Amino acid sequence: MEITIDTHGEEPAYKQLADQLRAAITRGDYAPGDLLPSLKQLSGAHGIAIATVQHALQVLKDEGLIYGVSGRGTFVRRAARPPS
Amino acid sequence: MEITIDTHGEEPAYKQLADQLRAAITRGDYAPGDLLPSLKQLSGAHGIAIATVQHALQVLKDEGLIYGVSGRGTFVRRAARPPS
DNA sequence: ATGCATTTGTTCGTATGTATG
DNA sequence: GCATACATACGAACAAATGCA
Repeated sequence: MEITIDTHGEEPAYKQLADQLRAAITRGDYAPGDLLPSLKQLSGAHGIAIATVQHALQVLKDEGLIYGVSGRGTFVRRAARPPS
Repeated sequence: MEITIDTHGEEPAYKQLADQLRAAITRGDYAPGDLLPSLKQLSGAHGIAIATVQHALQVLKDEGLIYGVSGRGTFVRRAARPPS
């Protein structure tokens, strides 16, 4: 599935990205332990600033879905999809 | 009481500001419903960037201590000091 | 009511520090 | 040492909401 950011939409870009990344993780597009695209990749791929990407990722970090590791990247938590 | 930010300290500026504002609110320096100093005031008063002030305020918003209103300012929540 | 000033919200660009490999 | 990547910080800009004249 694809992540698309509508810069002219009503929802802020960071929220769109956070929502879509959350959906992708929940769907299993990114499995627990998986490495997410880098800030630079997300930034370049969707035409939004690194700070905005970081804002989106910060939301998911606060939710406990992902975590960042300096020098390595951003990963999906093992507890991202607790057994329903 | 005074808020002082040590730019050369080990703790990041946004965390220092968040901690000290949280303490001030908990202490009652800012009562529930009170208006906090504006971003510009906090920025100028402590010699830190507006973005850094917002980062600090975002922490307290996430904690549910304060909330912002466009065009008016940032307020202390009524539930800021739930009865222990 | 129209406009202006203030303030928050959001976004972008950039730079530096730190940690990893 | 070097490349990659996150964390922090600064500066700047525009939009939207609010209040007031």
